[in-house]
Amino acid sequence: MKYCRVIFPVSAPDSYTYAIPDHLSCEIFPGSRVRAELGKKQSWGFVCSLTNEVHANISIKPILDIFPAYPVLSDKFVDFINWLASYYMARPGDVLRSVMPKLLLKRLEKEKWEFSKPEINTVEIKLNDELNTEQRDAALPVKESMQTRNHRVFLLQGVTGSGKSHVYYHLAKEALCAGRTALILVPEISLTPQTVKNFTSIFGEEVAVLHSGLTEKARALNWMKLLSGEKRIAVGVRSAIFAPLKNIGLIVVDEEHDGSYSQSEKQFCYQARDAAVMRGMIEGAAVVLGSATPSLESRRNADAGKYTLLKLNSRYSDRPLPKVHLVDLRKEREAIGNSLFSRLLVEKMEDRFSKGEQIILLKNRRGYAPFVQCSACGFVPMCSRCSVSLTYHRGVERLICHYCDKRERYSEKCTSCGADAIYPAGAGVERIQSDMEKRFPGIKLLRLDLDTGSKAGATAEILEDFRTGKADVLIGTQMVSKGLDFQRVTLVGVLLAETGLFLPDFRAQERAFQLLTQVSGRSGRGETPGEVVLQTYLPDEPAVVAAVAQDFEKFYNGEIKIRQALKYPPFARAVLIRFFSKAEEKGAETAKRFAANIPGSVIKLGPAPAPIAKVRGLFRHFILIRGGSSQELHDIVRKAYGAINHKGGSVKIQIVFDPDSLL
DNA sequence: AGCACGCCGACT
DNA sequence: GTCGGCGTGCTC
Repeated sequence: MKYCRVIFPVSAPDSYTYAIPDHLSCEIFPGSRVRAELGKKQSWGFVCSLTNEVHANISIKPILDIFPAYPVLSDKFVDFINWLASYYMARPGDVLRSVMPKLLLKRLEKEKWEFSKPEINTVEIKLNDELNTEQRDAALPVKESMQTRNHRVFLLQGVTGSGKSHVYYHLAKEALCAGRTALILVPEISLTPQTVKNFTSIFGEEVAVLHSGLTEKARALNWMKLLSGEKRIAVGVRSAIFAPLKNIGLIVVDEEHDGSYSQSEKQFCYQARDAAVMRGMIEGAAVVLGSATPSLESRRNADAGKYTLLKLNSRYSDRPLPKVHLVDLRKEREAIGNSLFSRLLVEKMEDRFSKGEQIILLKNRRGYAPFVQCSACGFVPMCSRCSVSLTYHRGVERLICHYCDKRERYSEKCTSCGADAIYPAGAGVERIQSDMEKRFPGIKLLRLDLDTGSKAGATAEILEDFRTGKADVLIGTQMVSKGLDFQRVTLVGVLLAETGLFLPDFRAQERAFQLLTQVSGRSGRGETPGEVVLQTYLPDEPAVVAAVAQDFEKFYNGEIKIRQALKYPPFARAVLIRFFSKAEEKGAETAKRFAANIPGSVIKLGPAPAPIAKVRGLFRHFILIRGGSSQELHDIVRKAYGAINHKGGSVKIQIVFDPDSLL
């Protein structure tokens, strides 16, 4: 008797074993779509493996039916789903529901729904530009890996403006010409419009763009077109790693260090960059991780010989990297009083205004003021559902919680003592904008942050307005630091370089360095060389020093020693276990019992209340475990989870392997 | 996710 | 006495 395991698109904790009836034995493979009884209900699911054995003590039901029509998943795609579920300890059904578009799942319920196999047309590839010597040298080993169908991972470490994207275009062309497909991951579509536009203009109808703004219908259609081979290139954000391409030759993860590749807010937590490496292995594809500021993990893997390091050291057309000036605000305070702008920054801004060149200002905080306070009694309004202060947003004249979006009226009257003494404290982007307006009347400003750019198309519109010169200055949060390529920007100002440096997270320095380096790279991408002004009270912080020197190696060599000494990634594997509960003690108690079942062979941080102890009325506790191998951590987590005999209920447990952030 | 089972409050 | 509230437990 033959059996198969079936994954159903429901949040059941496992896949289930069914007997394959004789008359279907030749038709059922991993990836087949089948119907069977689950509980009292008939459901359809996908076969994830075949087996000859079953555990004792369970009654086995038979497979009832098979759907030979599309969609049928490839065996490699099923391998990938199996790996995701097992590595990230997720429920297979949760993985399946993340992988397939919702509308498709819905339509598949109406069993008859079929998708006809389309005709494949050949599309003309319009790629005319040539790579420079350095780019060609970098592309060569990747092409070789594709030709020999030899899975390898490459770390393409190229300074900002070195033309990494051009390498991607040429590699994607190579993949297509070899009859294979290409999967391109980018951090955020709205912030990388140029890369996406170039892919579509070069490869036309071959490209499916996958992002969160798609309608469910478009998402389902794209998915089917990729599955059938009608489209052979997928360009998209994190979840595009699930694009059902077959015969993949190339996987690119652009800006591989970017935090948006990590999903840790849902039940199924994964890291798309790491998943890309595994998918490349399963598919026998070349994987290219690209960044000017690689994650310490990736760079360490390159140094250890696991990945191949490819470097691009010169900027496109030999343009120089911008010159970075450091301003020590401690010495500046006396001269500028309360101003947020140092003399050097003001001087350089005036110079750019007179020349008609553009400026980007970074202030990595939303709103006008991070908090407000009563000068009579000291009261600071907090969110009632989250343990954070409310941020003052002057545009909408509200106090807003950045964790749950709760909004309150703003007034100068203190709700605690009644005095008319509430004042905004600290500065966010809105404050920078309003101070700029006062300081430089008549200068045209644009602001890009979650508040101005979250509506559909709003980000693209702001960026387009800036590109076409409708403003002289673009003021923004980290949104202005990503992949933007504006030829006329010759000055970047960072108002407070140390923002984020003191978050209780071992990646704080790394993220600060990445942000400073990435935003600096927006300057001087055109013919005129660029400059950067970094303002800080802490000029000796390693991330700041290395960013001023524009020296990744310097930062890496310093930070990697600290990670090694403290046994943090990449010298250890980490898993974060988070506990959510309405009643604080219940979460604390569950976390404590969990921690008690973790052996002393690994390093344990916690259990402790999370740095932000309450969000949306739920208390958070966490344990961070570090150990030698992911296998070891899997075993430990599984045992501890089993030992506490956790019954859903009032405490939710979330397990995050290779967490990107501890917050 | 469904859909059961199960053990307490207001109805014919 | 029974209809039904949704807490918790299982699905091969």
